[in-house]
Amino acid sequence: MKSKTSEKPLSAKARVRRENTRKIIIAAEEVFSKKGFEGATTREIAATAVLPKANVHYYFPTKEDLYVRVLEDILKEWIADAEIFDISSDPETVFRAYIERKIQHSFTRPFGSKVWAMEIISGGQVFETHLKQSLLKWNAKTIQQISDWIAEGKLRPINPQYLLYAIWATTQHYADFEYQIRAINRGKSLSPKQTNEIVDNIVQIVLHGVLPVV
Amino acid sequence: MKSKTSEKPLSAKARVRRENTRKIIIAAEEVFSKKGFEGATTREIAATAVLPKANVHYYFPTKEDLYVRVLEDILKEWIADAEIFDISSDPETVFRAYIERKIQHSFTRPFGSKVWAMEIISGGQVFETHLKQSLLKWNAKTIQQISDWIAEGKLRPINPQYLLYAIWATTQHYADFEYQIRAINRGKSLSPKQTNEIVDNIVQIVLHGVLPVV
DNA sequence: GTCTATAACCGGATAGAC
DNA sequence: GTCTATCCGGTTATAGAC
Repeated sequence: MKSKTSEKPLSAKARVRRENTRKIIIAAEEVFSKKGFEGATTREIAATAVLPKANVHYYFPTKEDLYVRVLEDILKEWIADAEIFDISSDPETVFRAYIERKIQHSFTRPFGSKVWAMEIISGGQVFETHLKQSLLKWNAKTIQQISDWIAEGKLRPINPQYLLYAIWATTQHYADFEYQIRAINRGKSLSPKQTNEIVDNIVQIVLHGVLPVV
Repeated sequence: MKSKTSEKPLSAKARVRRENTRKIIIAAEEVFSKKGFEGATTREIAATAVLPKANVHYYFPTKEDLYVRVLEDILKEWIADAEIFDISSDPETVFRAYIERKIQHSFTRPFGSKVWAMEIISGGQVFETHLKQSLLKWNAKTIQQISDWIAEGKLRPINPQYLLYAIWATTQHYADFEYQIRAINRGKSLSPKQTNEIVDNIVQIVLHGVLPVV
């Protein structure tokens, strides 16, 4: 029985293609995150991928093709981060797991979040044409889920959309503002211990707020 | 007695200089927010300011000089947003006022926040050399203030730094991710009514969280 | 599929007339 | 102080040998 993501029975050529494509996407994610779409050069992407520039253009005819591909990958990962919404129906469990995974992502793969942020900040034209529909669909489903919890009295009557923005903002902040955070943290990257504290802190604030129980 | 920000007794030449400088900075803020530092062109900045390109170079010799100036202005405004910390010592009052002002800023002057975000995302080299010290100084003072509140039992024992990040993240999200938010809001900008709801929502979450009182 | 060489273009910065 | 014309370096994309 073949696995759905069959990777094995490929010819040598197909394997090379697969590997190079992968290398280029990883490199592009890094370079786009540092320079934005306009500032990134195919020369630097190629150098980061350790490949001649012409080869990058061989796999991805234009810089924009590559950029779109990078963004699609990021959205796919973010939607996967939310699978707990389909597994549990206890808001405390779901929010904790979702926040945990998004924070993990912010630390293990910060470039992706940064590319996404830059794309949206700079007008989101690729978002508009290639990514909006997927996000809107996922968003509607999730908002519905949170609304149900409110109707069941499991949550205070907050606006689900703004809650979701708050979770995105607080978690992605640690990827996007990494350099500022590092500067404030005396120039050192956050330790694994701090990372765990951050998850607890965000969960604490989202679930209970900062005021003491009266 | 002369006012500290004396603007009146200027020669015609000096006034022109002042006005042009202002026009260029405003235009630059917009263009940098859409393209990032590398992607922005002096040509486009000049066009937005309705000035010949050479004039932009006359007032700001290099693109980086202009960029630094734009960023300095933004940080100045953000620090001003926090003046309530010096006025009140009631955390509920302070956080509400601070969140309110930062959100207002996100809607009335979204370009600035975007330029700052892009600068940090893309490595923060100008932040490092020109802005870090001011931010660190302000940050240390504010963290101390929040720590005092915790010691006095006015707040739960959360980490003040992560609380501050949460407030920055949730408020600036509405400036930085404006285009994504608009897409989710059926393509329409948020109304004044929604803006007020957002302030309430963030204050609610930060102060009390989302779980119902048991 | 790979890679060197190059075409075609564009951007920051400046010279120099007004 | 203003603005046109231009230089020079760098960018995307491709042609064409291997």
